[in-house]
Amino acid sequence: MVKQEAQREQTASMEDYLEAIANLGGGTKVVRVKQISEMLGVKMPSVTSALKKLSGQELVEHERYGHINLTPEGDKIAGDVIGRHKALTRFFEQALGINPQTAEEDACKIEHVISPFSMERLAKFVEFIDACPLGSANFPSRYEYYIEHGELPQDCSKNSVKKRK
Amino acid sequence: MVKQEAQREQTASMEDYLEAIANLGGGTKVVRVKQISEMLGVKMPSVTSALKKLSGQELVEHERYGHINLTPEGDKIAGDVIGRHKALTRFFEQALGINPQTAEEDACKIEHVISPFSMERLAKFVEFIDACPLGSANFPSRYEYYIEHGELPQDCSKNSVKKRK
DNA sequence: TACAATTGTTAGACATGTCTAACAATTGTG
DNA sequence: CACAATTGTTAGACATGTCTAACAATTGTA
Repeated sequence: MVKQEAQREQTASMEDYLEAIANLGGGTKVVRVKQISEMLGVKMPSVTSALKKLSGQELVEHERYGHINLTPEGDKIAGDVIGRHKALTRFFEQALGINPQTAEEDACKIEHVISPFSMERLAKFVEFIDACPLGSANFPSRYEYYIEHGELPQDCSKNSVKKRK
Repeated sequence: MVKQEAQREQTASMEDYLEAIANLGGGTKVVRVKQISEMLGVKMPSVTSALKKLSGQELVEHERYGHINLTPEGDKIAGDVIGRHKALTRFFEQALGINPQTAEEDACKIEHVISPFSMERLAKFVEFIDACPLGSANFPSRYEYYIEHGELPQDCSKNSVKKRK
């Protein structure tokens, strides 16, 4: 709850703009103010104003009425945000069994505030349950049972396995 | 990334103030502007201003130079935030093995943006790995190994267990 | 109890990011 | 190619929440 930690380079809003531009521009497609505005659910003047700000920071190239492009540095930040976004979505969907839409929405918010350290662990967690068959066999299926029925499956009872010290 | 979802009742800031007041007031202790300001890392005028706003919404009782108390409704919201905070902290510490300080910091941020649905699942997840010895035996220890060594433990190899279909 | 130290408030500036209204440029079409 | 439709920009209002500076109340203490 304490507000004291070093702040991110970019605000959540600016990260959203960079992310949107990267997503829309994938595969050399031309990016337009209108698209960004629709994707982010803001009006066009907000986009113009954000582009002005990001241009000032050399993260975006933008000419009046003209092209919109990420600079290499802007692209780097966008890639980073997108990476966090994907990992979080995966976590919510695959590990927690959250529906895709909610997973998306939560990823959109959390991607702007989670620490790099937790982010990395979370990504590793998803990799792990993906990669480890024992983990897979034991964890998600029983977890689903628990979610579904509100109680532990039979083979989770205290006596069915020797406890770790 | 799309900004369209229904917004929370309270902003992240106002939730922080309610949470701080509840935490400081635990056990009938008198809450002071200065304490809140220190706890949240803001200056006192910010607190005064927040209290004014929260009083207007009947979430806080506050008399000039006098007592500060949550109303029942304010207390309900604070309790809710604190619940999210605790569950998130537990998740980061116990499930992901994040250090307590980082876990705290991340919980502080995420508590304001996570959906109720994901929140509930996350809490259940922690309950589950706490409660299920099989889960405990299989998941966290192998996960720790994976984090530590960067590769799967022996008994996670594809052939050491029959795959789920 | 008087005064110094501390705590709290008010006023108003500022930063961020949104919006609407009005206008300008570009584009598409007859 | 002219004009209508669309897209984009500018200007300026507004909301939120922070801050500093100045002042006011409360508290502690000599």
